[in-house]
Amino acid sequence: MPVGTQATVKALTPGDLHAAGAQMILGNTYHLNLRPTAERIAKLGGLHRFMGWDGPILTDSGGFQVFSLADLRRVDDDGVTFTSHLDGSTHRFTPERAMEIQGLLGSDVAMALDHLVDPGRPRAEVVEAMDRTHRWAERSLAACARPDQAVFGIIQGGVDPELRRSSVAAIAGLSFDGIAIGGLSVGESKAEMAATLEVVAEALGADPRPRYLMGVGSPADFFIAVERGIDLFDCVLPTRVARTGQVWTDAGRLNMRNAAFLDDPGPIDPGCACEACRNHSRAYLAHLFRARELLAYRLASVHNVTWTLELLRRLRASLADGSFADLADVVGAAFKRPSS
RNA sequence: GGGUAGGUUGAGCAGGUGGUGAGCUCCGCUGACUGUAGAUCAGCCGUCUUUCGACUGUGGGGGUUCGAUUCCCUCCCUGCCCA
Repeated sequence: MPVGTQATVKALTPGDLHAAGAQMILGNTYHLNLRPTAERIAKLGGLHRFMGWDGPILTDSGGFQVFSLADLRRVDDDGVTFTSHLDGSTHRFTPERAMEIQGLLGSDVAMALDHLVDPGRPRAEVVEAMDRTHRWAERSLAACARPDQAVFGIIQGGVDPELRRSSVAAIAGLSFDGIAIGGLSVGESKAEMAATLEVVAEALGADPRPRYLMGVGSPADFFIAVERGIDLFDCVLPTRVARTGQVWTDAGRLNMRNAAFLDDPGPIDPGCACEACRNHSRAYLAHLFRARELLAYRLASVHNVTWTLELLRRLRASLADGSFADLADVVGAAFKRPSS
């Protein structure tokens, strides 16, 4: 899922997303409730109609903002009080209100409100956030008022195997439509993430529900996570890094602002069929980024989203035909090296 | 020709009225980014040095002085005003 926090995947139109092969995108409860507000979007026909996207939408609950806006919120057992990053006004989020907002937005998948903390925090804090996430999960499920909306629960527990196991038991024991793994890709090592995913996979066993690894990932992360049973991802990286000039290719990452590309007539990635690669050169991209032309952001985003979704397609196919290791040896390895 | 304001590291500036000018913004170079407070942020950006540090540098030349970006002489260049 490309990330469209504020009812837009930055720099891309819904048409661009379809062309890139996007099937589902992510929106954000916290941001959209602040602006333009959930009630306004509901009045305008819901998030799909509002942003002109007819595919599925998953809305994050605001749980990540508990983590990323740590200086602007206070958490208690009942919920979270945010000081708006836009105007300083106060906003109260409870599991029930987060579900209500997502109901108003009309997303296809709503996320339960969770409490994400840095896995490096003292164990007592990780436990507290996890237990709170479990209580909020039950309240979120109970608060869902739309039968047409799926609800996913979120596993927490940092990088502690024992806590992750108990979180899987708590969340998978509830009647969620999908299981999300939260609290990763927030500073822990690749090895810790891999180990944690293995613990979760083992604990989930044959549970048939979709498994969604939240906030991941980088190209290298996809290999780690797909191999450990993850079905669904969301990540800002493809679009965020694109806006700063970094593009992803089968040969690794390239920074289009680098002087070396000013005279490079070739496409970003010769194997890519996106609009940017079909019609434009690296030299053109390098120029657009230097000139801060708006087209730079769109072309780089079109490419990264297309390439990323294509990589996921190739990963899926490789599981069927047994070529996963070969793909990892080529593309996966290209992203383990330092950037070119 | 007369007057006046200037000439500082790629560009634009700050500072400096005798006691250590490497400071800012652009440009440029490189890096970072993971459920988006992000078209953002960080480092570097005279020379040598990995670093520490050393050296050079205020238009040119000359002078005064222990010491000159500063004071004096002279020349060059630029803007503006007058003729």
